[in-house]
This record gives sequence, structure tokens and C-alpha cells, in this order.
Amino acid sequence: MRKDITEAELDVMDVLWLESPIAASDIHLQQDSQKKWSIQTVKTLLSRLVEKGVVAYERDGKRFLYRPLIKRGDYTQSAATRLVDKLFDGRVAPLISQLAEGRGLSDDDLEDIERLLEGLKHEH
Amino acid sequence: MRKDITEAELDVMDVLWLESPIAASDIHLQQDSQKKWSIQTVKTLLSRLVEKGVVAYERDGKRFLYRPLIKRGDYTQSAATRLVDKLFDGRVAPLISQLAEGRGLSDDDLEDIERLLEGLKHEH
DNA sequence: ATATTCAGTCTACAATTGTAGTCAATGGGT
DNA sequence: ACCCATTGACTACAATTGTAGACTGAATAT
Repeated sequence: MRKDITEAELDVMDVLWLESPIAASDIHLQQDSQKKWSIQTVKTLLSRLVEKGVVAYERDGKRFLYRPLIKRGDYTQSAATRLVDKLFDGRVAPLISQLAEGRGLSDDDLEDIERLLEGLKHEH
Repeated sequence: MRKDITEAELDVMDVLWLESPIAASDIHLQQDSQKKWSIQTVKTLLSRLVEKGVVAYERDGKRFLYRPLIKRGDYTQSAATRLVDKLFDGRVAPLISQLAEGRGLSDDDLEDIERLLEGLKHEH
């Protein structure tokens, strides 16, 4: 069913999640400056996303307006869950520990996590 | 340089991380039961890993023994960091929050995270 | 010594992915 | 009413990935 969204497709989704419905040409303009795909490439990625059932479109005169069918949060949640399952045997603590070891956590991040933990503990 | 390790290749790496040096045929046997590749497939994946510079081999009589050149922790760390950068703008708190929202965190996990946080705070 | 077996190397091949060109239709401007 | 620019559809094509067969040389068993 849910064929995976690829890297390039994800960049398109990121634009759609920011602004939609939106035309292919506008996605092309909106495109994160460093990646400079041709408009054709954007269109190909859009059709593939439509095939995969994660984007819908509606006619607007001669062109189409595209719109994401899945929420960003749903995607990130499932991607994060897959990663933690695959690499950390479903345990979140080791994941955090590795992230901290790497670049480290910012103070803001630490605070947020603490608050978050408080909340989670109260749900006991 | 570091061409990415693919899903299938990662399964082979997981065997190597458990036991190495090890021969191709033994990797084949060790293989997580549900995935039942042919021995040829295992060999192909091994050569690709060698090409990618993440696995080395040494002769042992007629066969070769393979050995990972990167540590599992290094791989998971960089994978986790890439994910958090790509999907959560480098913030760890939202990642944890999403993971909690999904399947939820086990009590064990919660405790571990708390202890971890204590430690991190002390490094201030 | 010889036939069988097992190891590694080479080759294959379809599906997916990244990246885009060509073409035909159609809507908008004059 | 007509031409042109823009759009979507179709096609292309190389690289990567998953999956494995064929071939060759060497070790083993008889």
C-alpha cells in the first residue's frame, strides 16, 4: 500500500505541507534554493506522489492544484518509529543517548524534553 | 565517499555486528529467519559493502572471513542525526514527543530517559 | 586421480529513483 | 477567431537496489 516516499519526493512534500493547494510551477519556485530541479522533475515527482496516494489534485482552469493527503506529523511519526524499531530495538532511551553523544542537545531541547517527560509521567 | 548502506545491506551488517569475522555461508545461516536470501544474494551484498568501504575481509583457506569496518553505534548515531535534522529541524524534543504519541514509551524507557536526562543536565 | 562440492567472481535483470526531454492540448491575450 | 505560452501526459535513461544464476577454480571424498 504505502509505497515509501523517497528523498526527492519528500522535498516536494515539504513544500506542500507549507502551502497548499499549490500549482506545480509554484512548487518549482518555492523550491529550497540549493535544490534546483527543472519544472519537469517537479511534475514527475508530483505524479509519483499521486500514484502513491499521498497527494491529490484538483483542476483549476488549465492547471492542477496539488494538496497533501497525509499530515506531516503522521509521516514523521511513522518514519521515527521505523527508525527506532530498526536501529534501537524500539527503545527510545538509547536513541536519545546517541543523539546527545553526537552533536549534543541544546539547552532548549533539554528543557523541552524535561517538560515532556513530566507530562508523560503524569499520564502514568 | 560514504555511499549509504541500504536496507538489505543493513541486515547483513547486523549479522556482522553480532559475530565477526564470519564467512558468507555462516551469515547466510545466521540470517534472521523471515528473510531467506539465497547465498548468492548474501555474497552480492557483501561485495557491495566491501566496495562501499564498510566491510573488510581476510582469507581463511579457501574462503573469506568478513568483518565490519564501522561500529554499529557510529552508524546508528549518524542515521539518527540525519533523521532528526531532516524531519525535526535538529530538535530532539519533538522527535521524542512523536514517538510517545505513537506507540508510547514503556515504563522502562521512561525511567532510562529520566536517568539519562539527569546525567546530561549535570554536564550542564 | 577424479568427481563432486563449495567459495568467490562476473553477469543479469527487473523495479525504483533521480532527473529531465518531447509532445499535444488548451486557456488567455489580442 | 487565432497564436502562443504554459500545462499535464508520455517517454527516456542512467544509477541504485534487490535478487540471483552461471562460471571457474580449488578442496574433499572416494
